[in-house]
Amino acid sequence: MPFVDIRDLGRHVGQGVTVRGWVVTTRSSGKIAFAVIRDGSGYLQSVLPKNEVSEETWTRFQTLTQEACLSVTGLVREDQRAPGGFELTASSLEVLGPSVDYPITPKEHGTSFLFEHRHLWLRSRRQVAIARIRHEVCQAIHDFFNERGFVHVDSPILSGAIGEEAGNLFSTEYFDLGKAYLAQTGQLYIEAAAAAHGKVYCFGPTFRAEKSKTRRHLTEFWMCEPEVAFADSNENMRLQEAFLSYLVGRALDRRKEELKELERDTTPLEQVTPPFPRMSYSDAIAQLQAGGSDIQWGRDLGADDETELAKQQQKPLFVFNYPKEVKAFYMKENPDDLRTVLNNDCLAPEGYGEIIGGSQREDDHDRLLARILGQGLDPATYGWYLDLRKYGTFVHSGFGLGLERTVAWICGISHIREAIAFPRQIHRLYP
RNA sequence: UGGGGUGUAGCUCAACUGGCAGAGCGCCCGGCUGUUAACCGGGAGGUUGCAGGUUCGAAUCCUGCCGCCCCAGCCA
Repeated sequence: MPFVDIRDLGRHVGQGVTVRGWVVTTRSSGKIAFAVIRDGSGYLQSVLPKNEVSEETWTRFQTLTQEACLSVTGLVREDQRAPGGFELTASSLEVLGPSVDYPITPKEHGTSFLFEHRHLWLRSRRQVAIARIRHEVCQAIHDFFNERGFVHVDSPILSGAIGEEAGNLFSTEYFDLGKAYLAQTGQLYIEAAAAAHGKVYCFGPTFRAEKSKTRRHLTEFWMCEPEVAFADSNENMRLQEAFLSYLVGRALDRRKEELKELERDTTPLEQVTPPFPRMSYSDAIAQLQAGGSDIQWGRDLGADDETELAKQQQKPLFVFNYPKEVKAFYMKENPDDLRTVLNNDCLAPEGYGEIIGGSQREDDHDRLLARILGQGLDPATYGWYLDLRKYGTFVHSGFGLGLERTVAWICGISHIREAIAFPRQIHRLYP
């Protein structure tokens, strides 16, 4: 009998086939038994009538347990009563890998227990759906930039220099050269690549040793960072809204089944089209103050403030030109208001908050050096970065998109730890 | 690092004012020919997070420690 993927069973109605997969659940009565099987391509109900099979096969079917790996041979039938419309009437089966006392039962479990069994939890319907949507978003990221002439450049994960601020860095010994740090961002490197290719992006894991314990933080997360030569802050925001709209559109277009499995209300996602609303930081402060907040100009926006601003919007919201003091040294000063920099955050709706941070970069050597010194950083470490401003400096902008935050938002899940296969958090390194 | 919560069977949770430690799921045995987290009957399964204290008696009250969850800060 030919081996067939469950997703292709519709083409084999009336034929004998063999399906290999894992047992999801079993049900049986005295003379008929059912097993739901998954093989990664889909889910299949397999039926075994006692009087149509050998005693041995019947006995073996009765002893199937959750997540046992098996191969079932039988006849493909169309049947309204089967989930998916097709089922397999089994004539024989073989247990390829038994499964005894599978920990994750069909009833509810706590998050602690589930993450302790993350390696098994990945098999459940909901987790499969999330992983497929993440996969779609990753593919869409590459497609979006490729279609627009960007070059994908990988930034280093180990670095002697540092990205933004020390203190949040994971470090390791690096031979005779002292400490190396795990990348917090690929941005500085990708700025160098932008001078080579014009439009570039990197997409990879980044690491922050922040002792954060919120639904929006991981110590290891994936970030996509484009960098565009000759783009100013406004063009940067236009790229961001086109990019996010594309990613959301792809998920809506190609992952309907998965979004349905997650019971995601897609109405808010369908509204994610350019242009997105824009609000300056100063206007945001004024609006928050008018709403009763005691926030002062100069302070960074807190989670509550962001939620307050974003909930008035259907679409993602840009907040731009933050105070220089609360932002990184590489952001370009706003020539119209030297208290601020030419940056923006992009806040996702529905309470998901910041998923993008971007800015126009400081392209003047002396101003950049002053900012580095002003923040108490060691200019020697940034020698190569300063070189970019000495040899053909250019207006350029870029941003960083947090993949897990984006996936969590699209999926409508409450915590980003489910948006990555093996989340790394302050208290979790297993599995 | 702060604030709040929680810890009882493999899992999810009950247990009144301090008075015999229980249910559902999962597992084992039996029944049922169309089940959809199947159903029905029976059974096994406990150092109540750890250490100490109060009490005739502690899952319950007190002290300390540990784990986890949520929120905040930091950020993507």
